[in-house]
Amino acid sequence: MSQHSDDKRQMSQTKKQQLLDAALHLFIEQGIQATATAKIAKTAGVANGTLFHHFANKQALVEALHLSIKEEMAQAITPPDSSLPLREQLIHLWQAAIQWGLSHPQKFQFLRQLANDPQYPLSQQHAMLSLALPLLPQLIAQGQSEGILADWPQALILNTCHCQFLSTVSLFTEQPELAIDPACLQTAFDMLWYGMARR
Amino acid sequence: MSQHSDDKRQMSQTKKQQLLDAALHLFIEQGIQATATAKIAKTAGVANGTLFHHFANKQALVEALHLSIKEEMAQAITPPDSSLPLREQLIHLWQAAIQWGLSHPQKFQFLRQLANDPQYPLSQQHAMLSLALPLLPQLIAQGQSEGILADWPQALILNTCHCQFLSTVSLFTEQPELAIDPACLQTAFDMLWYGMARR
Amino acid sequence: MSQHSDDKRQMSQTKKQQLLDAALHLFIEQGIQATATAKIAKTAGVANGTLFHHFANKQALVEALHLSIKEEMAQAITPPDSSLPLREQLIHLWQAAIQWGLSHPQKFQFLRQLANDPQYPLSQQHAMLSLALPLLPQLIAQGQSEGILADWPQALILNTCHCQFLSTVSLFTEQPELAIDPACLQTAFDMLWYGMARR
Amino acid sequence: MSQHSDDKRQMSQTKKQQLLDAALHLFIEQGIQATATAKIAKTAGVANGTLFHHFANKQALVEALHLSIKEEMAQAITPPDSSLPLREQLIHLWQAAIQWGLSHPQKFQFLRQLANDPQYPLSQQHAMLSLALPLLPQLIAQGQSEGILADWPQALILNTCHCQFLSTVSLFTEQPELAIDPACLQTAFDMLWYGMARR
DNA sequence: GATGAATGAGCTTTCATTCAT
DNA sequence: CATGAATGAAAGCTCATTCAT
Repeated sequence: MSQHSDDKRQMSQTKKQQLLDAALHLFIEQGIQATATAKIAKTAGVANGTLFHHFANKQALVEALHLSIKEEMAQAITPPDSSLPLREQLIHLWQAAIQWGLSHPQKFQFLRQLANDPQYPLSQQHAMLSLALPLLPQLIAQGQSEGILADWPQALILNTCHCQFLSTVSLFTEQPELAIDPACLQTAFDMLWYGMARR
Repeated sequence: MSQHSDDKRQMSQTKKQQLLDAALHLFIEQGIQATATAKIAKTAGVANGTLFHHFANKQALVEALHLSIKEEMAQAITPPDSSLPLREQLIHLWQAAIQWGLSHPQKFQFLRQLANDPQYPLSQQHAMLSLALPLLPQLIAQGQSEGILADWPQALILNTCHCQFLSTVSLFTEQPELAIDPACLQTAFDMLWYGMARR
Repeated sequence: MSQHSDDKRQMSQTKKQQLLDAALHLFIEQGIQATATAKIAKTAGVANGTLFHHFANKQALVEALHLSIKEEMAQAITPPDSSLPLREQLIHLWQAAIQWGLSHPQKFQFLRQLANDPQYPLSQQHAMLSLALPLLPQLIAQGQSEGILADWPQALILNTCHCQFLSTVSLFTEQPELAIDPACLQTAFDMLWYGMARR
Repeated sequence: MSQHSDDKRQMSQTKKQQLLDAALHLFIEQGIQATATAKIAKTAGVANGTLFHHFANKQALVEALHLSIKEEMAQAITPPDSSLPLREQLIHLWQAAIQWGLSHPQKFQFLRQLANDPQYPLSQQHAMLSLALPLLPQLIAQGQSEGILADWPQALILNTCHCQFLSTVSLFTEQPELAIDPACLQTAFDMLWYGMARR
């Protein structure tokens, strides 16, 4: 009986998940707007109406996908050992974030796509990084007060971190031969670090 | 008679330009896909069919707009005095590019939007910068051979330049109080420079 | 055990009644066609499929509701004392019918709605009144043969009675200050009576 | 040239009119809600999208139809000669209104259908009569002040007029043999007149 | 060139109904 | 009896594009 119940729940979860999977696939392939809900349902192998049984509308599906990916990313990036030097803590975050991006190229690109959606407020773009790395602003403030990091406006520094992160993952995803080389990954971090370190 | 002819030609050019202007406006406001051609025509104050007299289809309109903006940007960024030191030449380019972006926020954002369009190949994103700044790769190569810049893969460096450019203009457009401060603009360049300068 | 069985039967009757109640509520609020079965079930606090356990389909639910209301109305209108003068008998029916309509505004409006449904034959409209007041045609015929009522076609007179009944209840429901005044109720009857009485 | 221009205008008016005609036909046959826009377009012999070129949405089509019929009815009912006695003036209005209803049974029934639509405020029902017969309230007030009509609330009298009008046209439309007899038409008016005349 | 009515494929969403549990 | 996930036909509506004028 619990078996049955489990099967049922799993079945419905399966269809919902199939829909999310299909949506992710199609969204990054042709864009969110350009992807018809009917195509998502068809790709997921469910009926047209099933999509709207699980999600109130297309927008809700997008948001559910967004949320699930953000949570997955946040869980994948473990907080660094706070006893380490600042630079090491940042390297930990950097590598974890890059690693997640490289391991989940589609999910990463979906986040990137949403971040550039003109219908979202531009300032929300940082949310992507901030949600995944709530520690980052604190570490930067700490670095500045300790005299390790240059005393520039936080917004400027965060902006650069965010942008360097996005572009690095994109580049490495597109040119995997660079990603294989650990030195290259380190270099990308160094460009960021030396850019914001006090001289 | 030639008067008439002139009026006519000017009229048609006017309508074409009105269409481009309206399209730019609407594209950055609601996205390219989400903007109906009928709405562009209406905003431009011309008839529905007129749009398709001047542009074969919607895609052609997008491309014409893209081209015109790229050309305008390229013209606005004058080449630096090649006798200046490398750093000064880069500062010149940087400031000219940023300035153009801040002076034409809508056109800049349209380029940014296209660069993130999933239907375009990802690698084409660099085209934006490269077309506007054909000099940049040369200067970087020169800086590396002179030992001024770190010896990292060109792709990595260009990628960083591109991304720092995009995000800086976006940030300054959104928070104009930062853009007013020249030190801030300089700081943004410094983050880039110290990131890639040989230590 | 019989206890359980009773509970069960009562439960199912409860749910069936909840469905009828919810349907009545929603039907008069938004119309029959515009009311989704899912909404009825939700309002009734039962599962989607439960509705189709108790009623073969939506149409059957509508008809069950129709029938139950017609029966309730017929029971509420007691036959007049046949020894009274004709006018008094008619007043009795008139007041009982109006009273029922005012006391059950939702049920009354549902009947009114169905009576105007184009998918029902128009002539069926009289059915509402005739079913509730099977006595009316007899009384009218009697009045005519006694020379109290004008000698007009029955159809015309019945039609007028029906329509005056519907519109009076609607008016009084909408403007309750009129319904409070017993003279007003009497006036409405008088307009009907003097309209058809022999002069 | 004016020929061409006329053709064009007439053509587009034709399609718009075809849509209105088809809509009227289908609305009274199966109800407004139950009539699909696609069916209207098909019946009118135009493409699906053409309907939405002429009317913003289905509701707008309904309202346009409503308006055009109300105007047509208002124009058909000429005001009576004000020098005639009150009763004659009312007879004039009565006959004109009934006549229009009998000559345009579909249009009449559409008005009747809208008047009973639960989504419209109930009090708006009188609007049908009032718009067509703006003179009626004045004449009734005049009749009351002259002591010809009984001194009952206007709402009650108007309500009765409205209802008698609707039911008479409906009955005569359904049983044309009654409508042929002018005495019958007169009788229907008499029922109304003697109902509200002062005794 | 310019117009705008017309098109019809395609979109998102709704909904009565079914059925395995 | 009761559930609610699943279905797919059909709804209202949008939109890029065409074409006669």
